[in-house]
Amino acid sequence: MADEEGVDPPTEFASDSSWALPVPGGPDSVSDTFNYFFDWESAMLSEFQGNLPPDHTQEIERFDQPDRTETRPDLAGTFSVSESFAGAAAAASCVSGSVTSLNPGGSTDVLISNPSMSSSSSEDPPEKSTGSGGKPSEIPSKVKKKGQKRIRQPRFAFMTKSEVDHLEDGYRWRKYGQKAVKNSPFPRSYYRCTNSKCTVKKRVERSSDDSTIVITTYEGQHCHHGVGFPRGGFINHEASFAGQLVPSGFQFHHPGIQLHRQIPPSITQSNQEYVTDENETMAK
DNA sequence: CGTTTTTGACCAGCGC
DNA sequence: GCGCTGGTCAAAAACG
Repeated sequence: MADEEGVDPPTEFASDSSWALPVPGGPDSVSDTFNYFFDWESAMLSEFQGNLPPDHTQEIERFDQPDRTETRPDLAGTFSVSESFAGAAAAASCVSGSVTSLNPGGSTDVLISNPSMSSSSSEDPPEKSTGSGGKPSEIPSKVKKKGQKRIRQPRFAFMTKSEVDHLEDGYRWRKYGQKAVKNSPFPRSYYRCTNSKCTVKKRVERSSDDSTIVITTYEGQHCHHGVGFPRGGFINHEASFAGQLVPSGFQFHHPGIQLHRQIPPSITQSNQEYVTDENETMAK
């Protein structure tokens, strides 16, 4: 990938043709008004559009391509300031099953973008093959056979304005790698859920444009519930929201955050297959 | 002593 | 085909 990653979009995303993140400082860059962005794939956008009430005011942008960013006020959703993160969280959860919390007490902006949730649609459990292969996607060993394509799980990325890199999200993560990112002075950290049966991963990096912005990317679905938070907890709306979107025991706890809007069910469809016994987990 | 982080190396994918 | 970059592994170090 080399050059194609422009200066603006996080390299990581540029590498994935299907998605990219909003650029801080862009059209409606992070401000004290808590903007957030959804980046769906076309199909998703359509559905989304069809499901959103008209009274939404926030902007939603898609960043399929760095130079193709377009504002879609028509797709905007109504998350108020305090909800923004929850929205991001819940949205994130719907795809990947987890979300990152913000720096406590500090002001935080959240920008979310949805990567490949639909294209890989169905990435069911990790063992799906790419088609020709046949090997589990999550082969932990580096002995991946040649020609075996890495299977991407649904991913969800969002940006938070925070001074803290690793934000609390109710799950325990183990860092398994760190890499310098091209065009960015900040390294990217790779985390994996400590639950041995859970294949969820997350990447954390800072925006090269705005060091105060942390870009968090989740990949995969938790197959368990989080460790819980010492304080705070679900707010009904969040719970229902997350519960609806997150088939896999996602939990989001963030004091003071409320969620008023739900992401259209259509968005969760691609994940329905995940809905199994984990529902009961959510019920807890 | 068990768990997590650090870090260099390796491998795969992609663009040129 | 080559080179670059991202992603992951795994041994060693650090930490609690």
